[in-house]
Amino acid sequence: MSNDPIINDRAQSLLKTLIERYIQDGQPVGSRILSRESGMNVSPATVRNVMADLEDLGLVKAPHTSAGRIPTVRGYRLFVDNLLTVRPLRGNVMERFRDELHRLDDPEELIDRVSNLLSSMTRMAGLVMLPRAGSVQLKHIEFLPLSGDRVLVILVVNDQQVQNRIIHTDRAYTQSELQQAANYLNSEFAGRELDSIRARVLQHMEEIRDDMKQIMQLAVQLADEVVQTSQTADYVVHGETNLMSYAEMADMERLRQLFEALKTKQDILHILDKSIHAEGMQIFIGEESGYEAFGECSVVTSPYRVQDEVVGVLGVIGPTRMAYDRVIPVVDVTAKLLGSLLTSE
Amino acid sequence: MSNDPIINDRAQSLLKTLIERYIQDGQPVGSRILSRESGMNVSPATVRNVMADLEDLGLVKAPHTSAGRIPTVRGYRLFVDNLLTVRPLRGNVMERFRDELHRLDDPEELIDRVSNLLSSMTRMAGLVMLPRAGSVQLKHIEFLPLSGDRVLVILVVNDQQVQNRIIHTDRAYTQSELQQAANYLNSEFAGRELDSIRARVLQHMEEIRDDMKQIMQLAVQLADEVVQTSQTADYVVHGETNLMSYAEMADMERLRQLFEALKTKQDILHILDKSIHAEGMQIFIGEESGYEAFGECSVVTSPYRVQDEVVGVLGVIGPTRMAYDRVIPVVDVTAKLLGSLLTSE
DNA sequence: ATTGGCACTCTATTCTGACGAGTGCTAATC
DNA sequence: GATTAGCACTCGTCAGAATAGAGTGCCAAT
Repeated sequence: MSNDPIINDRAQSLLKTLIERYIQDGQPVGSRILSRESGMNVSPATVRNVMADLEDLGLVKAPHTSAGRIPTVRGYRLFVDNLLTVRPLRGNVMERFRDELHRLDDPEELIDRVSNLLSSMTRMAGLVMLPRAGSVQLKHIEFLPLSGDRVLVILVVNDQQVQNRIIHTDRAYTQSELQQAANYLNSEFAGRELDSIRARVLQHMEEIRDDMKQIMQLAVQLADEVVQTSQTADYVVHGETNLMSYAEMADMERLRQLFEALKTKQDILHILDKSIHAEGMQIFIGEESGYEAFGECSVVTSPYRVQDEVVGVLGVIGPTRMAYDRVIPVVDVTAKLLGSLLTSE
Repeated sequence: MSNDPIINDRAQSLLKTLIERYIQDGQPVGSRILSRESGMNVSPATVRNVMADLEDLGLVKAPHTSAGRIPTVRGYRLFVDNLLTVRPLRGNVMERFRDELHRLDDPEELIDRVSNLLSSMTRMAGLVMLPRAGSVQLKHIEFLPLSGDRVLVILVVNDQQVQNRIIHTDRAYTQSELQQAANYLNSEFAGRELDSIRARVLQHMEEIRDDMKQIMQLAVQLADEVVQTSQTADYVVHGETNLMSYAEMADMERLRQLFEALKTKQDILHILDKSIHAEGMQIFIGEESGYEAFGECSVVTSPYRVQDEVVGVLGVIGPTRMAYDRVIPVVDVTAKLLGSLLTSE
């Protein structure tokens, strides 16, 4: 996909120090500083020549005639792909969190904490997609008559998730009628996939007692919904407000769009979704994500695995000018941590 | 509580037009404009004299020597308490929403929509506290054995709320053991309050079969938790991002604190809580709420009732300089709407 | 008690010039 | 041929000065 421009070692090295420097203090970097900082005996004039080349290649740009250079999106791209040296985390940092998070019973709570962890370690916003269930197996079903023609259906799936919904029937069913229907479904189908149950019930509809038909149909319909919902991706965000502290986010309209997106979830999910099928970490820099609203933002993601199978994605969102060398290992290690915590349950 | 300063009709009228004008366009209001706008034949010089009085009383202030006046918190207070003429909504506006929201089965969904409604009608952030249940009645209980020593407990309370939790037992219980326990609880206690069940089970503990004792204890413990959670207040916000469009919110640090508070919920809940026991609408202007972070914000709330009993609060939060005459009726009518929708279910 | 008039204050805007940072280009150098 | 020094030039920023406009406070007249 990328036609990496071919640039020599010196240019690469200069680009690297330029971006590192820019990430550090957010100011355009001039030739003098670069010549001094780079540690490779070159005069500012030479640096200027190199910079002109890099600018032609679209890797850096000058905000105005007599300012230093700042990286472009393409520059960042080249940087993270080829030039970056990540700083590994100190080994025991994650161990501490592992111990702390280990005791949690509730997976939702775990997700929540991990999102918090991401946000606090990076001082940006942490995103954790809920793990999707590979299959939806019926554990148990229960019908409870409510007042009038309403019936509460409780579905236990995958050993611990409980789903429930109210359905409206044509007539009021008695407790024992509903009990029969539930017994039938439980004895026939417990432990099987909702999808296959659906097919089977519909297929053998004629064998079902007339007065139960409607309740069965509604149950199937509910099962559909449950499969639907459990396949609908969702995520948890924390630390959005961290983003407000960055100077890059000063534009209110932009900021608003970003927060809107984080709340609406749709666009962000789309980005996370791109990452779920990727093997490893993904980094979306600036408009690469394809959304105008995230112009000044980058997203760093990593899929996480339960028993070697990818079940979700997590990551952070922050300003394009972020310390990639620190953020990348954090996201990486956190994904492994979450995976292992979910597996051990 | 308030020692309303005594000011004559003319001063009141001038204060009223001043605040109306300031709310309209956010600029300090000068004597000339006021003299023209007020419609009461007075010269700018007279107005200036009155303004000086009002300033002494702490009702208005001048941002600097030669600017017009803007209202202080006390000024707003006097305004909303005594001077405000609300604009009633056009009658059919709410009827439309009532029809639209009427079909919703799920009370959570309803709350969500109402919060959205508040936010979109006022272009500020809408808050709806979840209705608290007056009592928690057991409808049905169910135990499901999971792998190992874990048991899934499902509690249906108040006719349609389903709560569930995993408990850890000393040993693995069989399906039929659990069934017996559930049968016992259901036949004895369905329809009764969790609180009284708790007491009764503990009281008659010796009558319970030995091998069931632990499961009963855990069930009681869970019931405690459920009562606990159902008493823990919570709310739904929508349209937070609307707040970003106001010039008053330009200060990032303030904005950040505000968003933090909306997400953390604690402080906002505290404010809403003050309002739940009040008879009617409450308005917190600026620092009146007692929180520094909401300095430039006002909160307008109204309790809502189900069958004449207050079960929750809703409202909006926005800049102090808001169109109270429009916001107040919206909040008022929405509270009535939500109440009637919840009652009719 | 109200009003007109006037001096005064403060803000916002515009313009200016000086300064510094940094570039691009060219000619000299290695 | 690559590198470098030198120099003219551009642009942004800052401080200061000038100006206009809005609005006040106060005093004297009504």
